[in-house]
Amino acid sequence: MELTKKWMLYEELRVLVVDHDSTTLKIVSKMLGICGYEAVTAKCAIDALRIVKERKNDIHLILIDTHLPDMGRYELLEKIMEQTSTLPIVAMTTDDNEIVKLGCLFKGAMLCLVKPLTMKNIKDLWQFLFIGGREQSISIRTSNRVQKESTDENDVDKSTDKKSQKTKRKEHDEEVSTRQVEGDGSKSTGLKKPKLIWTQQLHKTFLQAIEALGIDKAHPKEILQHMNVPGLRKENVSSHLQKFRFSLKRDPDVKKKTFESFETVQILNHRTKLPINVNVFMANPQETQPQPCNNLSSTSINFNLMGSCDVVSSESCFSKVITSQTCLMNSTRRRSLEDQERRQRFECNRKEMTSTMVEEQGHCMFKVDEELDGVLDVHDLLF
DNA sequence: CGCAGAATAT
DNA sequence: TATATTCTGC
Repeated sequence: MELTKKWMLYEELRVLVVDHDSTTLKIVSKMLGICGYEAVTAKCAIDALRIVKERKNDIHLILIDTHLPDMGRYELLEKIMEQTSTLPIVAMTTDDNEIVKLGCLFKGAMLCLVKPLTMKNIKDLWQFLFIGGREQSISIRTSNRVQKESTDENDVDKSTDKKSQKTKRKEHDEEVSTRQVEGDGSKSTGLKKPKLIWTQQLHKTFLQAIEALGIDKAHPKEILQHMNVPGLRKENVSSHLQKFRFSLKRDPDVKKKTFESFETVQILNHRTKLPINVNVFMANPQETQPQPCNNLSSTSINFNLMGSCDVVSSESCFSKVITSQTCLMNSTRRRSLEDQERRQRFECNRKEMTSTMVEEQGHCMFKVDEELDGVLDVHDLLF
């Protein structure tokens, strides 16, 4: 009965869609319309904020893209949360990256959807409205923010000015009082922390942190700082570090696989005649799925030997690096003949080392049969 | 007190 | 087994 009532209340749903890309806006609006929702659109974060401010009681759900030109990744999310903590927010992101999704969740989004959105996604959106109106879910959201608070000290977030510090503190007070008012006694006071899953992506970030800090200097606090993952707590890192160290002890080869092959190689670009330094390191051999990684520059490319893939943002000239044989085979199998023909080969000085580069949609893939060493002689690289 | 790391619990 | 939590000593 309750449910029906709620649903009736929201029979005319108004959704604010924020995305810089007008095509996305158009498509999403249309889909919303088909589902019987009303769409309000904003092309940038500033507009979105204004609309939220003016019509916050008139809008029932906000759908925002994580990449807006006029604000940082989580900035709009944070600002909206400051204005209204009851309006449900659903984030949209282009890359299927767990860390980004987690980030959105910790910044207050109820869900992070991967674009392009499907009708199924849209159709189900009303549920968030309903969930958003419930106290329980509000407390879940605030509890997330408590976690964020505790780990954010090291956050290199640009929005850590004094003003937002103040706001954060205020929010924190509100949370405390909310909990007291709730007075749900023993059970709800213990905000259950969800068990953290160390995904390959997260583990890779962890390894990179250790690599950067040096294995002896890698202590939980520094690792956490270096990883810079929203919501990740020191205890998580400590626990994982302990396990990791045990595994090194049990099997010293892990260390070899993980670190020892790290080295810098130079790739020569024939067109520009300029060498490019490439950092080569081993990663978890089990990694076979492409893993997003968007902090690579054109002059320092992380190469994973033996297993994983790096997907570099499209702004970077190099988009994707795949080095594991399995990986390449997997992706090759899916590739059409035409694509096969677009393959370009290059060889390095070392005879035993032949690498293959595959281009697709601005992505480059590499397969490396042996460990890299020396100077690679690249003929037709596009960077 | 805060921290790292070991030990133990879930 | 993987991760969390508690314990211990610095």
